[in-house]
Amino acid sequence: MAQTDDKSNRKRSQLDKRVLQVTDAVGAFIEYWGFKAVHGRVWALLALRREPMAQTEIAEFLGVSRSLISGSVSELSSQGLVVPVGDHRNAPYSAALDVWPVIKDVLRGREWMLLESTRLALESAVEEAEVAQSEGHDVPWDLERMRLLLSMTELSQALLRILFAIGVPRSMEGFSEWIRKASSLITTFRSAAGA
Amino acid sequence: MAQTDDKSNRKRSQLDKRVLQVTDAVGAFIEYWGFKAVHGRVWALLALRREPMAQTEIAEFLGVSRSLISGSVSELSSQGLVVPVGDHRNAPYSAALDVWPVIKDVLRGREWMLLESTRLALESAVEEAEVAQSEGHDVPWDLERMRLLLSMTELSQALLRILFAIGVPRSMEGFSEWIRKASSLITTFRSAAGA
DNA sequence: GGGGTTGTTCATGGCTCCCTGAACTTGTAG
DNA sequence: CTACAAGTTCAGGGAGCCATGAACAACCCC
Repeated sequence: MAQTDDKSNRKRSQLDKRVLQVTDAVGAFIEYWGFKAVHGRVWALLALRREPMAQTEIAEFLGVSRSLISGSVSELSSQGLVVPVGDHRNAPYSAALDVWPVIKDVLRGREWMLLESTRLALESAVEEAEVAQSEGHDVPWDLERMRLLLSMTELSQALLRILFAIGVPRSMEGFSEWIRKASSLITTFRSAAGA
Repeated sequence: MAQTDDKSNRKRSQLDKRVLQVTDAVGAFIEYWGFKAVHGRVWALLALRREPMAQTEIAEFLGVSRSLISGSVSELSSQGLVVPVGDHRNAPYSAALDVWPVIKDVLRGREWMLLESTRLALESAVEEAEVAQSEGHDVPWDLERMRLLLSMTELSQALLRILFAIGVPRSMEGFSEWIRKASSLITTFRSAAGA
């Protein structure tokens, strides 16, 4: 019995290591998108779990302090990426798998703002440069290039707007069909655009 | 004459301020994509200039040290985002406006690797979990969700692969047509996918 | 109601990274 | 050839951020 328990434990810890590799990979991925790595690790861990987990459990599994998990979970919870299961105070948490709305919000919130501020600055600069040039000043700026950058910014905003309008399948069943259609349409697009 | 010179100078510095706002905006945008802000500022400045600029000139305009510009320019140059004009040693630099190849390289280099490591980790974890479960162990992991995440990773890789295949117009003339076609195709796609 | 557990808050330490200024090398003009 | 300007390199200062653990509050079970 001791042997099988031992074997079972070893097997479990082996599995745990694999899962930890997953959480780390997701964490690294998420970190590159401007979030904190621990957010990705917590989310991935909860996403793979059959049952919701308490904060202490999460902290022990990931090998970090409870205080770190506390902050991370509250932030993730406010974004709707994890949800408490049960209505009592110390309810364990489970992951929300529908991440597309959150991604959309993030893109809308920060990418859009960055593009918009660029666009506004470019617009002002173009106007100012046009005035200066019409007054006969020798401006060292290339008006054509300024307008090119402005167009590129507007193009990016247009693409972002389109992206916001795109829906993704809620369940897994639609994914392969979704990607198949996307592929064929992109192919069509490529030949149509002549790129 | 002193008056007109004064007026001219004020007008120029006003224009310079506008341009600085543009470079800062581009810098902030670029920074959010994991690059250094100063890279975006240098590139934007050179992109708007009619004539190529020497490093000292760039540093003075942006209000930073020459040493910072030296490193930034050499990195940008190695990526082909700025190019020296002339073959002598201290040649001034101009910006390359065709940034899409660089973006593609970046996405290929890092986003792909992050996705691939996630995929591999998930694959291993799924296999391990399947073995453990088939041996009758009570694994706390949800195999279905693991496979879901695996599919999501593969979907992302597929989309990324498609993105690599997309070309963008080299000149400005094609942009509006390009975005028009993209819009209509996405619309088609939305109704086809039933999102 | 008290011990133990879980979750939260906050000041601290440590780490990373960016920018700078000084020293140095290279190039150029008189 | 010499003096100056442009570019490069590098150690160090400084800012920002992340994770920790200790202290505190809330809760549960006996």
